[in-house]
Amino acid sequence: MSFTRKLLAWYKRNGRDLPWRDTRNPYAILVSEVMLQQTQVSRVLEYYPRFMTRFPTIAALARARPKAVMEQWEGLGYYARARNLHLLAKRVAETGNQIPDDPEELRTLPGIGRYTAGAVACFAYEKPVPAVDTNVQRVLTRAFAPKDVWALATKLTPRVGERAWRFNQALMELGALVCTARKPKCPECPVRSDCLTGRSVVQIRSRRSAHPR
DNA sequence: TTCCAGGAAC
DNA sequence: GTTCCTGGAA
Repeated sequence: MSFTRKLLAWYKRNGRDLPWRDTRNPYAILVSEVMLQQTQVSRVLEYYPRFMTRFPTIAALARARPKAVMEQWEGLGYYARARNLHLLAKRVAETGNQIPDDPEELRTLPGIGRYTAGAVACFAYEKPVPAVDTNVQRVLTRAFAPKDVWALATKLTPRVGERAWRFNQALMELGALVCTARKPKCPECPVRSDCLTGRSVVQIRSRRSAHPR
């Protein structure tokens, strides 16, 4: 079985039910992706529903006062994200409230970098484009040690949008739940047999001393 | 108590 | 390459 098939089979059983995985609303996806930048899922779950209730549409966000937006963001950190999101909403509101579906266009918007552009294009519009965040970067680097992670991700991304959506979600989920930064759970990894790191005989556990204390 | 994880802007 | 923030791991 291929890497992708194993990954998708694993995701089907182990993927978490998250509010932004139930929707293709571009605004909802956008808000979740910006919140998820540098921020754990558990943390975002405390803010995302409230934010969406307070600002249900991009037009509502565009109309809001900066103070009201910052209040909703209070405690999430990296406040430039909130300022950029608000700015983005105002800019999009001027052009008919349409969030672009093209990664190149998305990247011209404030606070949208390479990753978030790919994520919105794929998760909202089911475009077959890669979305390499730190999780995906780590998974692909450990598995295949590529020279260029984005190039590899482009090759691996399924051509059918709906499948690309699941592939990208699954790669990130694997990075979040199994191929973690500190202690990867290789024994429970669905793609261990395809992975350079997972296949290596000696598993590097820790670089700490063998005799703490 | 320190250290680390995590995208975009500069 | 550094800065921006916070929670949680070590």
